[in-house]
Amino acid sequence: MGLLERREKEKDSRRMLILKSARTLFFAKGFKNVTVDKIARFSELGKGSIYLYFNSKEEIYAQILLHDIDKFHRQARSLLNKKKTATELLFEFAYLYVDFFLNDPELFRILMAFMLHTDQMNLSEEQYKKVIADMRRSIDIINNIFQSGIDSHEFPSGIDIKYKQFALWGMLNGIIALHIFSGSESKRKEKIRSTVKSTLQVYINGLKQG
Amino acid sequence: MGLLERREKEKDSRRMLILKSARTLFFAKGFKNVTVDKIARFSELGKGSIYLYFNSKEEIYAQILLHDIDKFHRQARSLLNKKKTATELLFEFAYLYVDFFLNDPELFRILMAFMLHTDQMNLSEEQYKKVIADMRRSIDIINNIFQSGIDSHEFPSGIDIKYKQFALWGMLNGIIALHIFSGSESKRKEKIRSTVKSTLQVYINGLKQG
DNA sequence: TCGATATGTGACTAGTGGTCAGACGTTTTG
DNA sequence: CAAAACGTCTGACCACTAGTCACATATCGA
Repeated sequence: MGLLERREKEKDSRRMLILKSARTLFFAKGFKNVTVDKIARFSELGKGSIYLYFNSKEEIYAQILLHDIDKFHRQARSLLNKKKTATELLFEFAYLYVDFFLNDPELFRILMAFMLHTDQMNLSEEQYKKVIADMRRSIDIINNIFQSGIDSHEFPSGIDIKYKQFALWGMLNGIIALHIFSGSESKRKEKIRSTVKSTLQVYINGLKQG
Repeated sequence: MGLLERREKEKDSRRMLILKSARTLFFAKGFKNVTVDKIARFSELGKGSIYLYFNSKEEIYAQILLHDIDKFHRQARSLLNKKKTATELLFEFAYLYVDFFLNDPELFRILMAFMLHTDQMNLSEEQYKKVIADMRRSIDIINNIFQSGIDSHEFPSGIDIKYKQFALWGMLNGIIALHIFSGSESKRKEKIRSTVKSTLQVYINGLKQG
């Protein structure tokens, strides 16, 4: 059935077109200041058509997050191939993460909106679970790094990896939020790197102590 | 002029009444699901009256945050009077902070909404600065604790307090967000305490190492 | 060619934040 | 005491927007 297949592909490319338009608009003006009608016009579609591909404005927002988490995950995975110490890998992961999610603050806003407002965002249970699963998958990379550090006796074997990975992830999110809050746009990237470096260094020193 | 004074007081008590109503509703249903009209009805006022005391729905939201930050600050200040080591004080501050802002997740949502959406929240410059200043004031308590730790040689003198206090605050926020995201309502409080304990312990160990 | 199916549309509905002309009550003034 | 001035309150009203749906158009199989 080549036809159905082509249809699927076309449908998918429409979806991607809408997502791309929405992304541009959201990142330029923020969620509240973008109307579904604007997304439609920008995609050269009627408003009704948007709702053929998505069930709500919020769903579009969430889908952007899903798409980007996937992109991040691929980049983060590739870190593991590098021949580096676990400490170095943790730093690289941390830098990658903060750069990725701070690169455009709106992306981080979506992540936070999702984390904090899950119950109020009209998403299907399915979609909700998918975001969680995808996010977990990326956080698990921290887990892998920790484990390799233990295997190589870089970290003491007693540490409770499961907790530590989430704590570290939380730390990174907190630092990003902090810099969006207080940092001026221009110097943000350098400043956050130095905060991450200093914080992570202290944390890892503490970890190594056991 | 006893009359003007009484008027001022009455006006202020109306403001507080509205804030209290709004708080109840926001905390029960979340920002998006509460209408200004509902706040008005709950306060036994007409909708127009709300706008005599506040300029926008968002301003009400922000004022709740301001009110609670103040409450937190008073509690946190009183910690400093205790005769404890800096390490102990850091733990107490951290517990107080996460308990306070997680006690009702909506409060943390307001904080985050404010941190992340400042540009999109129609607040006056004045109000915005007030929130920053008030928040800073509370974070400075961490600074005081660090300083006392250095003075008592509990921490090495070389550490860069300014950075560390913000990093620590960011960490706490990240951990709260993490638990709102993934924790089930019931066990949240115990779980977050143990995460905070473990994370902070590691961090402080690292700090002490210099 | 014709019917069926998939895709697209924008006028319309329902609901919301915010405004404002006028009502009402209280104080001041002549 | 009358009435003007002031402060407070109000809900009908406006502007805007997420989401719907009856209808239009395009594509395809028979």
